[in-house]
Amino acid sequence: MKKITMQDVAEQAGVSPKTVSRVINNEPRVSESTRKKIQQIIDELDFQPNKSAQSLAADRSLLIGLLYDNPSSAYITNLQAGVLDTCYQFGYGLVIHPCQNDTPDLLPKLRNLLASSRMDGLVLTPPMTENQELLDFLESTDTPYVLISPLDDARTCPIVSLDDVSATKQSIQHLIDFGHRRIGFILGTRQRSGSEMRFLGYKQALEENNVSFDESLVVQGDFTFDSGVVAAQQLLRHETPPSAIFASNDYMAAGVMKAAAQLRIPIPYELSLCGFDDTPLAMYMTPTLTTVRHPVEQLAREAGELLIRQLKKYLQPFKPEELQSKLIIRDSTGPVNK
Amino acid sequence: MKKITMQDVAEQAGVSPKTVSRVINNEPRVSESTRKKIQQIIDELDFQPNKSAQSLAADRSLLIGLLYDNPSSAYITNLQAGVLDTCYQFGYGLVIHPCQNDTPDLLPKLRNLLASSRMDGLVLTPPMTENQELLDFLESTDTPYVLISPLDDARTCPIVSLDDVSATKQSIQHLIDFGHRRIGFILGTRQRSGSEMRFLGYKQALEENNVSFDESLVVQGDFTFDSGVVAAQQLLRHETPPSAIFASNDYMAAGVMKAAAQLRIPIPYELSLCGFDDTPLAMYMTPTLTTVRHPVEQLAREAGELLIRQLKKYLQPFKPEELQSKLIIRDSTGPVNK
DNA sequence: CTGAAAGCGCTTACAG
DNA sequence: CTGAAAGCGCTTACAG
Repeated sequence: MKKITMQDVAEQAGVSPKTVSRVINNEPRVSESTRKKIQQIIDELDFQPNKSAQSLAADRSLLIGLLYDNPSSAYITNLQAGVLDTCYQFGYGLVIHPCQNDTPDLLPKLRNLLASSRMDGLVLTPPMTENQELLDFLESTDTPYVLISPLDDARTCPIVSLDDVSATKQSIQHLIDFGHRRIGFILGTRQRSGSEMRFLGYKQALEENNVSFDESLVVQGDFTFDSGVVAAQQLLRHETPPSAIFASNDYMAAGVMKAAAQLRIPIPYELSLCGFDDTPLAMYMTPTLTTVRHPVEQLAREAGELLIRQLKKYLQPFKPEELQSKLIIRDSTGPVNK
Repeated sequence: MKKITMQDVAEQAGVSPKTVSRVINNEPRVSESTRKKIQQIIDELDFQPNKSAQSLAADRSLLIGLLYDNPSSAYITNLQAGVLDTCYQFGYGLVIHPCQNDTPDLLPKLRNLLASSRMDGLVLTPPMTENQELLDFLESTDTPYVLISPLDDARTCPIVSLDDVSATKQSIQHLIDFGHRRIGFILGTRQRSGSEMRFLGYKQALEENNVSFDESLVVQGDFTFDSGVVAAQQLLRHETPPSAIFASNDYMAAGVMKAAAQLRIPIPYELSLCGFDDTPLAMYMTPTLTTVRHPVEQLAREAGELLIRQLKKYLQPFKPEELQSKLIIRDSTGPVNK
């Protein structure tokens, strides 16, 4: 099975290779009739342009990179699925790069990766989105990038993010509707847009419902299970303990469950609990966890699209999707126990 | 910052590009002195060969593919980490390909991917390892592949797998040591090497301890949470219910926890429970789950190495690692309650 | 052990 | 709207 080249297509179509190239790259200035004819032959022959040759000639790798440093593998696989989807669509390849944001060799390693893979652009996820040194480096090398859920938008680069504020407000409203007035809040790692937005949503929901904000019901966590346990212990030993707890992610919510079990506080009867992220965990815990599901895959798809649009020349117009987080009500929340 | 090419290195070294190429590809027939000199200049200039040019000229993509169809994202990210590790080491790129083994368009999609990415080889995971049509296709296109944990080794291709038999025996022994004699067993999906090996380990452990095998204590599951719930309900309503249950993975073990909670059977006091895989879940459940941790990352690293060794010509000798599964004892197992 | 020549399959920059 | 020529940065196949 001999490989089919652009040359073959050109010969069959009776045109020059350059014209075939124009069709493949969706360039303008080709007559509709020749475009059709060439496209038909491409389809017939099932011709696939050789990526290596394209890359070499055009000095573009046709590769984009995805950087992440995240303990949640469910989040990562969703992210990958979304970006991959866009990559397939536009004929790009994906280079995944798990890394650790806080190690000194992040930059050298990335420099290396960039030098060898020559990625045309990068998708960055928190906390790399806040790594100024990294961003400066990318800008110094003219590597386009897009940020997913960055803390602020000081950089003039494309950004995609989710509205955690209103998603959290929905959760808190759900609790308030059940009669809860003392609602504990476990913060995630500060300086992460998710943490800040979730906290804001909490405060706004309280305010809109004329529930007074009590600072002693807010405890710092760091998105880990263990921090959830500790935070919950603190909240549940409060002299006037909350009747409900909102944990800023599912792992911390799982920690709350553990702490509640240790203190023999049954969920949801004596304590309602909300998580965030809808990790697989949420379904598998007993009781199942009320949480918020994020459209991570679509978010990643959009991030990929935003990036690739910067890289390609001739493209169709863009149709952004509606990204909506969703409150998933399960067994861990219920009416307040007066 | 102008890009450094092989030509630059050759000029500085006073040799031909071909000789530089020899050094880069670790080819024999280069004098030690010139090799050293060239290597030094490569390091000084921080020269990285252009992958696209290498691929185009040598007609190899320097890419390997990883195919998986697995609900456990923790497993997937471990897999990726391992294969990536090998890829970095040998200068290969990784193309990840999540797919669904049971859809009819798996093959067309793969054919497409193979045509466009031109991967030099593939790493396959269950259940694709049993997809004869897929394997036949790969062989017909002369695409080298390696299988991770296949059911049988009928194909003459490299294989890596783990010893689930003895890992399971350890778990069951652990239960027996606690005094359990009636031990329920929840099977995973049949025709998966993991399921079969775990069941074998169970039977062997019973036999070695002179515990009689009771078929009514073996229930079919399919590795999902829900199947775990159903299986546990069946086991726990047995007229002489087991005092311990071994679930063939953590998800099903989580299902057992749910069923036990519904029936108000406290774990581990009235029921001991063992899972398998050590997913994050195991740590986050209440009580925490006794389970078996697999060295998935090393396994994947080795699979990658086995594959790349088929592809490259000039390599150092191989040093296989010791792959050992480990019983992790947590809170879900305890002495039998007489 | 080393090198000169040709070529991989595309795209660029230009010309018409 | 279309094409001829040159070149991207390597490796192959050969020669010495």
